[in-house]
Amino acid sequence: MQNTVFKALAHPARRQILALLRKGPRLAGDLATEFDTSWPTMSRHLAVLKEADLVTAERQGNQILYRVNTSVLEDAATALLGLLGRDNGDDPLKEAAE
Amino acid sequence: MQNTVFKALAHPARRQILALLRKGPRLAGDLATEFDTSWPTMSRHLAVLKEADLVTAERQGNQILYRVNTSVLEDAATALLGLLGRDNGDDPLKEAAE
DNA sequence: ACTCCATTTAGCATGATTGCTAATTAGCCT
DNA sequence: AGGCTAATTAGCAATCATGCTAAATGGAGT
Repeated sequence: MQNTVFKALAHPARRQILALLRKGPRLAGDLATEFDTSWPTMSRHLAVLKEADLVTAERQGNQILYRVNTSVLEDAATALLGLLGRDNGDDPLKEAAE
Repeated sequence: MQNTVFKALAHPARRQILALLRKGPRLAGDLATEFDTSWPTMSRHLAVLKEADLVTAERQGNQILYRVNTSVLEDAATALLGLLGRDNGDDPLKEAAE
């Protein structure tokens, strides 16, 4: 859903997580150490991002590897561009199949 | 501030307002009738958008004309694209001078 | 000044979000 | 099984967001 995506993007920590993930997949714990919030807090941010399908999680034995889901991020960017009147051939804010 | 922008975009009604405004400036009251929220609620959404500098308001005698501030919306879209690794020569999430 | 219209601000109730600590689950290893 | 590490879920307090109704403001016209 478009809305969960924008809501997920509304928190600076979550945008920062995506910025880190942009450079490559990362383990959850690895991310946690980069921010000075508590681990559970990081875990929740990741859950929100996952819920919005902005990231995917993959178990690697003991730990969990997160990576960006670029296509969803792309859709969000496209929606914003649509709001600009820049024509991309699509109705702005239209729900895309998921 | 980048953050206010994304927070403003987090509400569907506000994105919808921008979608309407994309097609041209509109009077506040005109917008209010398009949505079935109360007028004060619409007014608040507009205030949030204005606070984020996503729209500008201009008095026209009795009424108030709103229009999109495309450059801010553009910056937001660019920030998202930056998160994608699409290189646009800028650091993602960097604060732009305002 | 008074009235009317357009819009905003105040104030309040409700619900969502954030972020913490403590407790739990999941997998690996001996 | 027991113990270790990694990560999540539960539960709670505090803050923020939403949306309403009622009251206030701003401008125009009489």
